[in-house]
Amino acid sequence: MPTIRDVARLARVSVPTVSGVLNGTRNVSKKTSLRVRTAIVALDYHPDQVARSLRSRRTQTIGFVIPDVTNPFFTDVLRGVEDTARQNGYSVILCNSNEDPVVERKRLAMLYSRRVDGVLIAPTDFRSVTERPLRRDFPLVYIDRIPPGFSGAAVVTDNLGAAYEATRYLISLGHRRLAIITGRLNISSGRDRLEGFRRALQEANLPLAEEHLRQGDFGLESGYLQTLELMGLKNPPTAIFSCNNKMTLGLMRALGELRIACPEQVSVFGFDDFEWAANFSPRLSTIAQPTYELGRLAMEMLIRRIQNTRPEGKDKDKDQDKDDKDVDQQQVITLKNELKPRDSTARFTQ
Amino acid sequence: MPTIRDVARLARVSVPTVSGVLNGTRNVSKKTSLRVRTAIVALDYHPDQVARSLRSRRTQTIGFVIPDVTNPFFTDVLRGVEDTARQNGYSVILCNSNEDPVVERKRLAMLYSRRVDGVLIAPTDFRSVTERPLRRDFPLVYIDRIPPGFSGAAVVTDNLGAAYEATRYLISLGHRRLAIITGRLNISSGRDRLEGFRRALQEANLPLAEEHLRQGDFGLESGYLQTLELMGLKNPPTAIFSCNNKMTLGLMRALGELRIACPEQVSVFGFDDFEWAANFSPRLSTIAQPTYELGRLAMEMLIRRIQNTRPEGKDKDKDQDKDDKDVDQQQVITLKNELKPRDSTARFTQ
DNA sequence: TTGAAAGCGCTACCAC
DNA sequence: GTGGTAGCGCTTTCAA
Repeated sequence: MPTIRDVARLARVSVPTVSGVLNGTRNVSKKTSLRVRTAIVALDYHPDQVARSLRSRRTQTIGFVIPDVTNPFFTDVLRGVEDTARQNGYSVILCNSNEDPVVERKRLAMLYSRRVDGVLIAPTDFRSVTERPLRRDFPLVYIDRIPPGFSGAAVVTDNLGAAYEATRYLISLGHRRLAIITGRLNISSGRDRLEGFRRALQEANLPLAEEHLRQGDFGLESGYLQTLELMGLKNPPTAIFSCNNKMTLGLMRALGELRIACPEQVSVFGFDDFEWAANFSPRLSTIAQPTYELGRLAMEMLIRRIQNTRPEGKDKDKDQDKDDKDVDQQQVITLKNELKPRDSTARFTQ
Repeated sequence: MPTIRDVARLARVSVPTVSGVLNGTRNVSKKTSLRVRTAIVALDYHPDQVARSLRSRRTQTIGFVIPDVTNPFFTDVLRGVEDTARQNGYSVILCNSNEDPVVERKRLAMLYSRRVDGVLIAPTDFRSVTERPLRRDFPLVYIDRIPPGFSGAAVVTDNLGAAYEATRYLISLGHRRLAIITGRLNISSGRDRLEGFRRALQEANLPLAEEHLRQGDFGLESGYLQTLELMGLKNPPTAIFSCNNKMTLGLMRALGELRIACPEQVSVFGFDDFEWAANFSPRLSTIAQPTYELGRLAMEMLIRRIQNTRPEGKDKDKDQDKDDKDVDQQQVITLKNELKPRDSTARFTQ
């Protein structure tokens, strides 16, 4: 495995000169530059990123912590993150927290040990992230979910608004008995979606029966079980709003097993869109989040924050970074969602 | 950011002693050890993996190169890879090749520069991988797909056998006019699935009409377009075998648009199982690959290969590693697939 | 049981 | 323009 010294030797120049050629960080004569390049090719030399990172205090690596790799929402976001990272010379270390705060904390500690330049996170729990040492140690951008009373960098979508619109849509179809299967209520996306639903009901002067408010956890199983209970009620709802893709899947399975026709007997509106939602029957009515954009914007914001944080030199006064002109510091970007009413919702006729 | 020296200073010991305590690689008296541990906690010290990697020639990182992060097949595999990697102290850098050989080569070069300990790859192209310098530079385990005439480390599934069985199943239902939408035929999975289909037909003395052999590329669009053509034929097939999940999705979309009922008018058997396949109507008949296992076994094989490759010291005779007792060196593990006949296939009645 | 010193491959800061 | 030298944070001899 050739090193920079081998290249220097072969090109009969000094090591710093080779480094200069590699990084374009030094004035080098045409002739020398050519000799160096030739040597690089001849030896098939590839600079050691590890050594480079140690020296420069930059790993060109970011961590991306998500609760579930198998959820298409997150993999779509991941694609946006990965593409944008690559384009800017960053690699992505993927961490699956499995919706477990303990695992999440471990992953963050590991990312810290690896000296990643920054972290993108869809958190499961806010203690993981507000506690030391994680808060100070690298630029962090929240994605998809934010802590209550949050002020910091984040990219999310308008969960409340989209849930509100979808619910209004159901109401406009004539539905009066609406049920919701919520997500986890300890994170913003779960809470906001419930809140949007509530508001639309309130505005229409519709009651939300206790029994029609079912708490799920974003997992398939919870959607399945809650639907079973919901449809077993004496007064089953005529429309169900499901707060994420996996739960919608469980919901549809339950409906299938109960032989309840959708949308004839019950309408379904689900948060999250995905390839199959539009290609199977019934074609699902969904809220499409701009997943790729979410990933792209979050990554761009993270890169900006990384660039505004000089790699820790000899630390002088602590917190000297406070006055960074980093506009992103306190920025929360909220993206619009798109309603995709399709065939799983129908007009309610008594 | 505290370093090992800060810890040493605070604990009033030498740097190597701290290192010894951290790695359990040195006999240290109880008392000193305790002092060191206390200092570590007090300073909230986290060893710098970058420096450690530079010194030890191990990054505890592997690269995972896949053609499509949004394909649930690969993300399910990814979960197996990630879990197993973590359990063994490895991190995963994810690389999306987008089925593009050029991108793939770039990613491999980058992984090399980052000095990953090894690579797992579902290749799009075999030149990427057989050419220098990639072949020699890190342990490589193929996953899901192997080059023609391959001898090396790989974990794949029995594509040929599963396609054969699925086709026989369709035949047993009375179908005589079967069509196939193949995957990319320059990789083993695509080829083997076609071959299995062919064999079953041959054995049953059924012809494969030229027009019923449609070449797809594993993408949704190709499944969609080929189905459109297929069902527009004068003699449309009564059963279609689709060679992966995305194409099956396109297939179902085409059927929906053409208002062709499945399974009443045409039976569909698809390669790859996924959550939604069993939860929507029609519940899809699929071939379920052991995705998690695939990832787990491949990662385990890679770890074994990494451990049998001493980190390049001063290279003496080249190829001295040849005599490694690495049984995996030439090993190809083939996992069984499972047929899941469901509701998208029905008996053919004239 | 412990410490001093060397060095992994690179970049940055000097001189010239 | 170019080269010498120091040093990033750690592990690994080698002595004591």
